[in-house]
Amino acid sequence: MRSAFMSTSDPGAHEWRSPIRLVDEVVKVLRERIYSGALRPGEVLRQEQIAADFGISRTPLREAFRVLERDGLIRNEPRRGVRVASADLRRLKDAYDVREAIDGVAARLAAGRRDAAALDRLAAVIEAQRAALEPWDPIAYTRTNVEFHVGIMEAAHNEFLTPQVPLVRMTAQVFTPALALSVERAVRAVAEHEEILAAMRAGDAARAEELARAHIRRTRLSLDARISAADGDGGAEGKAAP
Amino acid sequence: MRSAFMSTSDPGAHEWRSPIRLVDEVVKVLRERIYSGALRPGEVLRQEQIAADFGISRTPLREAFRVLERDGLIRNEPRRGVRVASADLRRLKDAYDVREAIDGVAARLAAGRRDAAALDRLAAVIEAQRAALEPWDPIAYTRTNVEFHVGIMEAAHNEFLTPQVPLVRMTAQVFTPALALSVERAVRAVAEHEEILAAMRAGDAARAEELARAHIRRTRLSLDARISAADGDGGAEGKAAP
DNA sequence: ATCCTGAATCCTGGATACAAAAATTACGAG
DNA sequence: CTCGTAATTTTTGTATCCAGGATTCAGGAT
Repeated sequence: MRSAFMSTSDPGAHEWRSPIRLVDEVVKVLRERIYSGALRPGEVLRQEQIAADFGISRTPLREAFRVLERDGLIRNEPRRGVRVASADLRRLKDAYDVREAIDGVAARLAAGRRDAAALDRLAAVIEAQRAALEPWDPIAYTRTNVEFHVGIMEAAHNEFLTPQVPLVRMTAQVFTPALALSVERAVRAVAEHEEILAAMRAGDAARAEELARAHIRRTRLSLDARISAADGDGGAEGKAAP
Repeated sequence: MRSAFMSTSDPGAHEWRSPIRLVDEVVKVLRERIYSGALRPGEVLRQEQIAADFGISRTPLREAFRVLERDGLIRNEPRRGVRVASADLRRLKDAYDVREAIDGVAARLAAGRRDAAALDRLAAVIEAQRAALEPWDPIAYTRTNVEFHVGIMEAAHNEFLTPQVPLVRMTAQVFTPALALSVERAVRAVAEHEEILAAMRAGDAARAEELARAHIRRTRLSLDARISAADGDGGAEGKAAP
């Protein structure tokens, strides 16, 4: 990291450029900030301010905005600027509908690939996840949950699947923690994860796909229940988990 | 200087007020040029030259490049520039694997929505497609085929599905015409389209999904057959249809 | 003729300054 | 308090400029 980049102020530091593109770095950092809730849904992102924070010019930042825009992580209102995408009920349902398909095909392909190393890593993730259940640790659970689902997509080794990771992370890291995260559901979810992994290990592609789809479907149902339970409080204004 | 965008030179037209962002226009035009084959796979896109062609500066063009890059339509080689993505065998299989899931969920959701107007439009598309069969017109067939599949995605009314349109158009408009387009397959495909539409009309979501998936699967099989038949001629170098 | 090497040139990635247009805010009159 | 206008921001796009990696090409050396 040649330029100061992460530090909020580094005046006069004209070091030489990094070997990689700034766009990619900026996209990465902004994505994480959105996932983590550091940038909250609806928050306005001002070019000058963010560029100054990162110690870069507006040129690569604006390119980063276009990428995030296409990710669906930010929304651009023409001539008014960019703000972090917020999640209403409709958006939430839409996201889970697509995720059911995405996670399904990922599991199917991963089962077909039989990438032993990747599957071993998934087993380790489940182990860590189980540990997050006993003294209930929602933060650790959410982190490992994301790792599991992203891990499946990586195990699928499909270059048209990786661009979907932002969708998966948005739902698994922002939507789900805020709305559908209960110990009961988590316990059930880990069991489902194990079934999915078992199917992938066995190379049973069809079963892996159906289990993965059912898993997302059940997460969504749990979310639906939460929403109707908390009915009237303004609905699903996407707030990140603390 | 709000130049007239599409014309390669239009001096004196300095009263052009663009209500929308140039990025979006540029992305749209470049996408079409890639789909149509006007920009051929592997072709290098030079910033200065394209900006000059469009009569715009490099700034919005570079933003457009980032969007197309995330679409998977162009590839960026650091410090070397961008070139139109070309399709090898691996990429092709990957694309169809994901499309099976995408088209499946689109059909399922469209069946659930029961958007009569959209379904009527699909019926009209099938009609036009049937007309393209009798005196066999590959160009018209490909066009209507794209319209059908994109139409289903629009009928699904899911905002996480629309970003997948570039993938669908890439396969349906570039890969398939070049590799899997035969009259026999087209006749069969139109029949399958009708079955899918019927299932959506009946609101049978599960059946619509399965039919749509089977349809993509069969298209892919036809493609596999073509590839192995033409084995040794260099494989699947993505050439657009004439 | 072919291969290697170093210089000239091209091009990307990034920074900066500037202008136009729209949106937001401030402010003052009624 | 409300309305309308002016001042200020902010986005969007243009025009330049620069550093340094990538390409090309000329001129030997083999």
